[in-house]
Amino acid sequence: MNDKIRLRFAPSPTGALHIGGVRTALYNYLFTQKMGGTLILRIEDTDQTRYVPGAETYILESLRWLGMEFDEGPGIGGDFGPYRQSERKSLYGKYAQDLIDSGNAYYAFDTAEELTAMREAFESRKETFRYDGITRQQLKNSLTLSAEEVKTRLESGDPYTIRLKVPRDEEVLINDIVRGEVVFQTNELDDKIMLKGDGMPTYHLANIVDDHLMKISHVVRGEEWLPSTAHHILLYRFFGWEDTMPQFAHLPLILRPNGKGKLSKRDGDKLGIPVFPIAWEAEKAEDSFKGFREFGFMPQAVLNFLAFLGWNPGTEQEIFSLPQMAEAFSLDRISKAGARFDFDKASWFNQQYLIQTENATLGQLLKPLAKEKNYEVTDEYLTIVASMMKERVNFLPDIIKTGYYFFEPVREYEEKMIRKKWNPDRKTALLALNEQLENLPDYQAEKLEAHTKTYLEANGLGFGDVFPFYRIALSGTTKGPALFEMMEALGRAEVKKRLLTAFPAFDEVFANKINS
RNA sequence: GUUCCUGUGGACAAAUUGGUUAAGUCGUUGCUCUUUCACAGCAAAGAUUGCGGGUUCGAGCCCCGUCAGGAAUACCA
Repeated sequence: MNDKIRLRFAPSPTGALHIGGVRTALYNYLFTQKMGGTLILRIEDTDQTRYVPGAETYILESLRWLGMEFDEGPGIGGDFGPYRQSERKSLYGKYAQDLIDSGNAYYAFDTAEELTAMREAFESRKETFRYDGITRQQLKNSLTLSAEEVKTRLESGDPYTIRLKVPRDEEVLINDIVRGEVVFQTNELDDKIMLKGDGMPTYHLANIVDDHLMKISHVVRGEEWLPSTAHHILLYRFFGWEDTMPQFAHLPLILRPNGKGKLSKRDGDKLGIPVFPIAWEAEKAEDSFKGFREFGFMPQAVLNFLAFLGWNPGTEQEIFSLPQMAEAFSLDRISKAGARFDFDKASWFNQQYLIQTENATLGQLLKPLAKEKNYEVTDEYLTIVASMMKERVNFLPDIIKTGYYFFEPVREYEEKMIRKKWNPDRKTALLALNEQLENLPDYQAEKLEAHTKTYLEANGLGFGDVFPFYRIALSGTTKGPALFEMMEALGRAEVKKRLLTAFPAFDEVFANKINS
């Protein structure tokens, strides 16, 4: 155990956890596993206006489904709690005050309305308003107002924020593990709010204070945070925490499957693909959606797929168990460029996992799905069906969907082949063959095949004269598992029943063909 | 607009850190196997490494410029 390595995943409970967030969690997880460090879950709920009930539960359930375990966090415990920022509210004021006392922050009394008006005015001149080292000299804050006025305003309970006093004419160097050196000029930085009017800290303050207090060693987060990292470094400097400042690694974005821009919920709706780990139940139906889980993805496959969106091990191995992945993982092999979300590749990963999984295990996973359909079958039967179907589908539920004929009568016969090849005269031979097969002592695939072969030879028939019709009669389609294995699975009684219902239907198709 | 980030076949990407003919995977197409489909195996097509200069015996990699895309620019995270 390496107690120097402490990482945190810090989602905000403002809605469902996006797949990009899942990947961030995964990289944090993999790195701590690799290093033998500690993984912390911290809930960043400092904005009560955006708080969404159920979001935290959703995050927890997603992470649990995916199999990523945390060492510290809400509901888990740890020596650095509480792990919800709303429960740490009383902590942050002191640090904001420290910033004021050291001259690195100031009180600002400008109202939100005034600032919006200011922004609009700048906008109309095609300029962008920024609360910074220049504009703050014209605004209502403790730098421009007299000491007495500030005092009376504070004492009378005037609403205020505390803003970071970004110094002029300096450079801030970020040494990012994935980006290398990135330099920002402080003159380009705005005076970010540290403490909001409601007394809550902003992300920037809370994040730095908590990362320091929780002894975080590495911050692995999305690229969207890179621009504000300069502010964060300034904060570490002002607090005198530079020695223990964490190392940063900013992850590339996950891009939408086609077109430009980052992957969004809309892409999921439009393309009918999952963009979230698990389903989200909203009050309004149109706000609800399915996740990878409901699509039938296996959690390990999702993780494997996600891991390769922006990282690769440098070897040709692509299928990794979670421990193997952790072993192979390293932050400096994370790529800089955004990675496009490719559903085909995700499906491929899932199929690989499906094929790799034991049939009996798949049988167990199929059980609830079969129950949903009221299929009364044994575990053994589900295992057999799984063994026959798993190479032919991408997702577990498809075994039941496309292989429905293992559980209920054929719904529809594929007419094309019947029209092309069916001949009512063929019936006699087919039924005769089936009768012989039915009377075989062992109704078992190899025996069935061997007997069929001799029968066909004796009667001058080929496999092609028999195969498609049996197949369609049993499953409705010419695609699917090996015929004799299907027969064995269904059993002699069911096979006979299906032939007897199918052949008259074939005749009908044939009659229509003649008439038209 | 400004700041920052990023550009290698359709997608993900590798390239021993400046060294010869730019890996591999997904996808596409074909073949083999299986008288089906899928899996598997084999093969093919697909790239002037965004573009233009420069340095060098030699550039995907270093330098300059340029273009494109993205992110940030909230009392959101």
